[in-house]
Amino acid sequence: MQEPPSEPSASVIRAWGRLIRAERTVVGRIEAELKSAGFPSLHWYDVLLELKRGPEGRLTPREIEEAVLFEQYNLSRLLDRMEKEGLVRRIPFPGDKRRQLIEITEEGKALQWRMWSVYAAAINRFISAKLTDNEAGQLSALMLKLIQE
Amino acid sequence: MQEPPSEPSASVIRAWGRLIRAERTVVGRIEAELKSAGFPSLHWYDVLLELKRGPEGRLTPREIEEAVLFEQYNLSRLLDRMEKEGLVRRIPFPGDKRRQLIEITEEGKALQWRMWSVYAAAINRFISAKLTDNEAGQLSALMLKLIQE
DNA sequence: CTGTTTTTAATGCAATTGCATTGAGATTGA
DNA sequence: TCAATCTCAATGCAATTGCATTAAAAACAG
Repeated sequence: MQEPPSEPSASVIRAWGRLIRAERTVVGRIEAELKSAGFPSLHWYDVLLELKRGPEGRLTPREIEEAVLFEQYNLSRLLDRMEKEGLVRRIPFPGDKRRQLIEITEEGKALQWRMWSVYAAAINRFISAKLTDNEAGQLSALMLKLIQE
Repeated sequence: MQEPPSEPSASVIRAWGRLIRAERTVVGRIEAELKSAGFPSLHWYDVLLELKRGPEGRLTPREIEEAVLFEQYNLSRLLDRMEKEGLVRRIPFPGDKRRQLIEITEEGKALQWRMWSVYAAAINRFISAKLTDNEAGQLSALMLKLIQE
């Protein structure tokens, strides 16, 4: 038996539409800043940052995947490209030959750092300037609810 | 002269991170529902919906672009694919041979309708279930601020 | 143990997206 | 008027993403 799905409320539909639009808009603006400064995309940054935070600058691909929500095959190839640029290196995972550890290089750390100065300025311009700290807190709380489960 | 960019506040950084993550999560969940029901992606839906809302089911590519925030060249090719599937048709724009009108077909309207039943159920499940109507209102207001300018 | 299932990462190939440019047609301004 | 500029949409080609599968190794079950 299948209940007829009730329509989502107008306020939920409006909120969802704006969430999509706001995300696209802000990501677009930030990506444009990064690109015009000659940097790679946010995806690269995300991986670099996660690695830098990880113990000794190392994480397994699975852990990165989970942290940044990329598909396994996309991450695999992104790591290829990053490795080719000397930003990360693959090293064996002790005790499990299926796995591997991805380690950020000094060059990778340096890039993350340089990107952050541009990224931070963009966040200031496109987010901090638009929301009070209190509103940012509200937003965090709402997003957390959406992610739940 | 260049001011040293001050760090974004911790609450803003947290909010931004969660916004990205929430958007990816929810879009991912919704796309999975659509796909498993045999439907095309949200991008197709977005275009169909905009067209259906437009006067006589017609909009120029520019208008669609503006509404859904796609790149010009991506929309151009998406419309190729949709036209090939018989969901839209291109018709001349009266009085300006550069432009064109994209018109949704009956088949396009039917698809939008069928997709909506799945989409609506997904919104209920992944958004309405997580936010009260009041929270949805807050979210709308916050997103509006982000989009501004 | 040994065969089966699960986990992890890579890859061939198709589809989509990004970038740069083009071509056609309007619009502008001297 | 007409050359220069701008707007609109398409397209060749490169890069990225998605899908399905594979290979290798580990975990598991009898």
